[in-house]
Formats: sequence, structure tokens, C-alpha cells
Amino acid sequence: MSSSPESQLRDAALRVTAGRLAVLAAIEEHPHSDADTLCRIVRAQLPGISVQSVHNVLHDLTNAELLRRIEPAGSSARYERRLGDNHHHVVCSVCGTIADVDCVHGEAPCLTPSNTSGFVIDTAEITFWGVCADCTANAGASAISPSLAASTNPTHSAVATANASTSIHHVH
Amino acid sequence: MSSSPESQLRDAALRVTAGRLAVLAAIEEHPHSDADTLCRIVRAQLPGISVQSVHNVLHDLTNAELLRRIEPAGSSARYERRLGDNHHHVVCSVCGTIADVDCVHGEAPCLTPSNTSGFVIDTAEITFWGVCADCTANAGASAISPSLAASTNPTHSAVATANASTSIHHVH
DNA sequence: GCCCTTATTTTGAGTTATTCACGATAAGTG
DNA sequence: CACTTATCGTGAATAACTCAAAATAAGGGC
Repeated sequence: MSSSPESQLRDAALRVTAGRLAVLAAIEEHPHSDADTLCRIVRAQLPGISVQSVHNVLHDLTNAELLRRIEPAGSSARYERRLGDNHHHVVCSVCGTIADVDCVHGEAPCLTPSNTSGFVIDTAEITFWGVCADCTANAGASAISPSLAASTNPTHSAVATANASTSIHHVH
Repeated sequence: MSSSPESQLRDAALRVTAGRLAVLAAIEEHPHSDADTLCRIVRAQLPGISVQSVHNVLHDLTNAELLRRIEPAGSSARYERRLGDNHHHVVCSVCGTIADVDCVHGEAPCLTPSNTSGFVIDTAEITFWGVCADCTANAGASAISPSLAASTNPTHSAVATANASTSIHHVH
């Protein structure tokens, strides 16, 4: 099942090109990277590749379901190899680092909303927000997300978001 | 507790201005709107308000926790009045419309990830993806999100994302 | 009510992360 | 090997904001 990148591309009716292989390899090694980072990594092997080509590749591979695109609030799009498993993500609200969360307890009930306003629901996506080990060690920086991208702007009121409680809050 | 917009602003140490009141009112009437839409609504009352002012206001009110900012993949930021309750969102993958989901069953266990990679977890956020009633009625359009913004580009392979299964899939 | 301090707003430019177009190039097919 | 057409590169365009600094206007004090 886990065939070579080449055959995965062929199976998806995509041509096998150096760029695509390099991008796939880069994501394999550095999961959850954004397009810019991937471009820099790929250029180590393929110096001439353009930023747009990387975007094209990411777009095509995402469409072909060889990659999954994740877009946490406050960051640019990140990519990961699509594994068939069920996993979610934890995003560091300080530095934006993303890690996989294998699964959650009580999974099935989680995905049963009580009131769907007439929507036909297809998928459920869970994102955890927290602080990664490195940032916990360094302490004291400013949050990048749940909604407020570190107001460094002196003109606008900056409300401290510091209190990192240990208990998990349900996000409204 | 549900005091007037004026006193909510004052309590947050923010000055009461026409722009802020208008934005609050607009969001009250049109929840889950983006900055651009809100700007257009507000201009019905306050023709001269600038786009940047609307952004300022949204930023300040979000910081003050009078608003909540939500950023579903594939859309620009949306805003809603912050109600103290626990609710999540359903996003229509065709038109981007957002609706509230009051709560999910088995809430507490959902928020207990099995493996946090050293993160200190703070909050959990659940987003459901599906098709809204209107789009279900109209049928056949192309998906705007989980990751693929309707590739209308003829150059790039467009894989059909159509199959709207009725069962809920866990999103990897 | 008027003055003063300073939070907001406006104006205008700058950024970031992408997408669009299209000629040049190179996979894969016969 | 020739040929068709998917892919790449170049360059421009866009969306959605953010940043900066001068102009304006809340709200407190007199």
C-alpha cells in the first residue's frame, strides 16, 4: 500500500517530476511546514525551483490527496503527508509549531453535534491550542493566535493573554 | 450581565465611539461576517468609515474579548459576539457560510488528547465541515475548503470532491 | 461648558501568502 | 524519435491585512 512516491504520483495521474518528488521528500522530513519553508528546503536539491512551482506542486498534490493542507488561525498554510489515520493537531500559540495528536478519547460522540442548523455534516476537525515544550521552557513570549496576533502595535490596546491555565477550556 | 454595548466598551477601558457601536451592532445582526462585509454594513450608518478603522475596531474588540474571531480554512477572518457559552461551528464547504453548533455530546472526553507531544494544552476547538441547507438544495457546486479552494484553474488537475456522504468522517 | 491629554480614526503605503496568465519546457505515449 | 499536453518559470495581480504618522475627538478635571 505505501508505494513509492513515483507510483503514488502515477496512480494519481500526475507526472513524475523532480519538483514533485523533492517537495514530497521535504514534507516527509519536515511535516507541518509552510510553502515558504518547503521551498527553501527543496532548493537545497533543486536550486532553480520557483516559489510558484512549489505552490503549484502543493496545490496539485493536495488535490490529488497525496498531501493534506492545514490552515491554523494565524499561520500560513501547512502541509503534511496524508496518512490514512485519524489524527488531529496541537498548535503552539507562541511559536506556531504544530504537532500531531494521535486521537482523542470518546471520539465518536465528539463528532455528533446536537444541532446542525440544516447542514449535512461531512467531517469534524479538532485543533488543540497550547504551548510547546520549547516555548514553555523559554516562557514569557506573546501569543500568536487564538485570534489575537500579538498586538505589538503601540497604538492599540494590548490585553494580556498570559494566564496559561493548566486545565483545558472548551473554546466557546 | 448583558449590559449595553456602551458599558461593555467602558468596562473594557475602551472609548465609546460611533464606529465601535456600529460594528458591534452589525455583528449582532450578521454574525460570522468578515471585515469586508461588516465594513459595508457599517457604512450604511456611518458612510465615511474607513476599511482600516473597521479592522482597528475588530482588532481592539477582539483583544478586549468583546468579539471572537474565527478563521476557518479557506475564508478570511469572521467575527461573532462573544457569548460565554461553549459552542463550535459548522462551515459550509460550498459557500463558506458558518453556523453555530451548540454543543457536542461527550464534550469532556473529547478534549482529552491521548498524546500531547510535550505541549501544555489550553483549549480545544472543533470545526465541522458540511454543506448548508441552501447549497444542498442547489447541489453540484464546487467545494471551497477543507484545503482545496475549488480549482477552477484549467492548468491544474481538479479532483472531484463531490461525494457528500451522509456519515460523519473523522478528519485524519 | 471648556480645556487638555491621549485614545481613535483617517490616509496612505507596505506586507504576506497566495493565485492568475501564458509562453517555454519536458513527461509520457505511440 | 516525434508529438501532445501537463508542468514550470516569469511576471503581474490580488486579498486581507498590518504599520506609521498626522488629524480628530472621547472623557476626565476645572
